Amino acid sequence: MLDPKCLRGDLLATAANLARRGFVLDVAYVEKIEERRKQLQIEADRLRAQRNAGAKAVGNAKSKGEDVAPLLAQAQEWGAQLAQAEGALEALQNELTQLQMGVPNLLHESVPDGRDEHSNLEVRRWGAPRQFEFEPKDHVAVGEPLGMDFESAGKISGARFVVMGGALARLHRALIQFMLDTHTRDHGYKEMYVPYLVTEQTLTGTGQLPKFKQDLFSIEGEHPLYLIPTAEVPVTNLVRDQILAPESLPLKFTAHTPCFRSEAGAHGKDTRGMIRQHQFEKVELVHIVRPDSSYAALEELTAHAEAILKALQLPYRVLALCAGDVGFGSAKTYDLEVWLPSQRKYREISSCSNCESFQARRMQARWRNPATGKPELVHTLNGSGVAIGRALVAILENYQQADGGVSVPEVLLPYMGGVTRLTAG
RNA sequence: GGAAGCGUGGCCGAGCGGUUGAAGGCACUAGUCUUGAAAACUAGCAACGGGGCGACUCGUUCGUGAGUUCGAAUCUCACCGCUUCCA
Repeated sequence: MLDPKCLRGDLLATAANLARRGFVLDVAYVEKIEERRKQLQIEADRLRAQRNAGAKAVGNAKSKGEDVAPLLAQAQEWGAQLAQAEGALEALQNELTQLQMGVPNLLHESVPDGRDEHSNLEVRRWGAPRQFEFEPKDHVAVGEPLGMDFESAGKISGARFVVMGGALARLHRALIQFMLDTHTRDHGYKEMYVPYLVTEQTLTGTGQLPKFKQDLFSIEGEHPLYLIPTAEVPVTNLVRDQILAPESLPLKFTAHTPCFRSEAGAHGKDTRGMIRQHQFEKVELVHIVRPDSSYAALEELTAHAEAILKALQLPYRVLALCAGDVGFGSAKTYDLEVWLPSQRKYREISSCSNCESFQARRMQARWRNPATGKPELVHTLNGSGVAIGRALVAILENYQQADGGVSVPEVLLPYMGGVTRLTAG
């Protein structure tokens, strides 16, 4: 959610920034509704002050033993007027809130122009794609003989799920362990275990609701709950409705969770294999920081995700997303893309975003600024550190051997119980 | 599954229909004292929204929502959370 002041004072500047994303802000409509809001609010406040004064007068008269009947009649009348004004204000406020909840974050000035992913800016590359002396297979062809089973998954749950067995399942788990250990041991993160089912309010705090309901799985019940699409949601909401002490910042959390996405609107995209699943694992990184250090934190967080790919010896590149490709709640995003030999392309494996105060405002997550003594909104950042399923895909493809086996990356060996190589059978 | 109790400011905790935004304490900030610090004493100290260039001013907020009332932290109902007891 934007600062409401952005929808008042410099409305044109706000609209111009949003236009870079391709978001059209109806300036005339906002001006009209804001003008009316102001009128109604002033009127309601005036009537309420009048009502309060009337009620107080009744109390005074009563304590003196005077006749209160005429005062009561007047107070009743004022109360009725107030109720009407409040009703009108509330209706308008709801309309305004609905509008505000649908407006994306303002972009940071360093975000490159562009309408879609074709305009993303490559910032750097690491590692050289391996030269194969044979035609590299894709991760499905490599994985299926090793225990990657889409047929069973289809029987149990339908499309976009996977079953894995044996050493392959272990490798998948090893990735989780390795990433959590690296981030907690080397990068100063606190490991968190969090719920996978969350409330509507929680998802509203991080910006998935109300606008992106179609991307979420929900469960029926007395109170509806949603399956998390990313650990960003429960972890970031840890600081909701909090006023944090300045010395407690920055907070750096990491969590491993499964993620659930309906992938509505992705029909026909990445239908083969594990690239795009309804359920996948991810190790997430979240920073809660002072506003003046959030861009330094974005670089730091991105470097932490990169460290995982470096340790796994997976070639990757870093992109600064262009204006049209930056997500709803983010002011600036770096994507990490890992090399997939079968596609001869880099594919997204991590997305690191600075949401500035966008989520903090929805969550009322604040810190007490010692300079002012006042509570101020924190900045929140999140990034995958990294996606487990896609890391597994990248390993199968990049570490495959001519005989169909896959060697285990060195840093994962401590987690593999003596398995150094995955082989069929 | 049944019964009782509790949710108040950054934290603890009083208040249980009328000038209470809310006693007291802790924490915090400033001052006095001190070479300095601590202690003691004195003072200040909630958040959010609106209006005004501004001094300032109006309003909202005592788990959440609805209701009763001229007026609700205080009464009623529902919901959420926590605690205790019984099966």
